[in-house]
Amino acid sequence: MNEITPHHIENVKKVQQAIPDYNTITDLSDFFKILGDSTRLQILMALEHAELCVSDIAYLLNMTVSAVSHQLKSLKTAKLVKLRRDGKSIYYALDDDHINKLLSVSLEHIEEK
Amino acid sequence: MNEITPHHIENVKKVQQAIPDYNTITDLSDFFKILGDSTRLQILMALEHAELCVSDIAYLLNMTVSAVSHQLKSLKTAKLVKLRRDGKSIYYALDDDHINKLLSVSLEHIEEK
DNA sequence: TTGACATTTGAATAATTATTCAATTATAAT
DNA sequence: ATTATAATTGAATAATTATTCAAATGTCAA
Repeated sequence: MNEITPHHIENVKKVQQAIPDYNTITDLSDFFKILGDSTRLQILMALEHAELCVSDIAYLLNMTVSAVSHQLKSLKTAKLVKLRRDGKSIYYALDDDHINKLLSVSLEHIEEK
Repeated sequence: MNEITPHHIENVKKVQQAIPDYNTITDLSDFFKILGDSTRLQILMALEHAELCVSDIAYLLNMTVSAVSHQLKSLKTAKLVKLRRDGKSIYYALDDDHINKLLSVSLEHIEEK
């Protein structure tokens, strides 16, 4: 790492105390990382409209059941989806209310550009 | 790809026509991908509070100027930051108003968990 | 209890991407 | 013109991650 000298100490100090701590930013970027994949985002948007089993999602996205299952696991770990088993099938649904709001705010952002 | 048969055709059809088209979802996931990196997110949050030059950001994040510059380029391409040159320095600022709103909605999401 | 079905799992591969390093461009001062 | 400073660039490396493939788990029906 080359030695770095800031040119506007006042601004740096001001910003340093204004931004969230590193752990918060990390949590937030981890959250965006989850949304930053088209497969996972498609799954989330699908689940906004109906509870679906894994085979339905795989069919919808034209992907293997395995690939979908792996992504569902990420979404589960991130607490964005929940599941229930009924017989042989496992049904997934959104596990979060504000995710809807976030997705619509974000869509607006994209569309306004 | 193993042959996949959906189990709830009605749900699949309902969802198919309800979700945004693939290009829209791709644009949105590209957008989240940009936010899904702690370095870039730190830069954006810093720029919410002050215009900063590259050296300031590098100092703030304790990173090389080069690494920061590369990330600034991504943010520029994504139209999230703008820049102006003044003398030898280049100053970066947010190039988007709703990004603030999005970041605060998202922070709420994280904090409410 | 055997077989079929639905899904998960883990390891391997393929693809993507953040950071480093060295070289280059742009600006200003001497 | 030369030197110093500020930042960008491109190629290489390192690290992360999505998907595939084969095998395993759990459930139900015959």
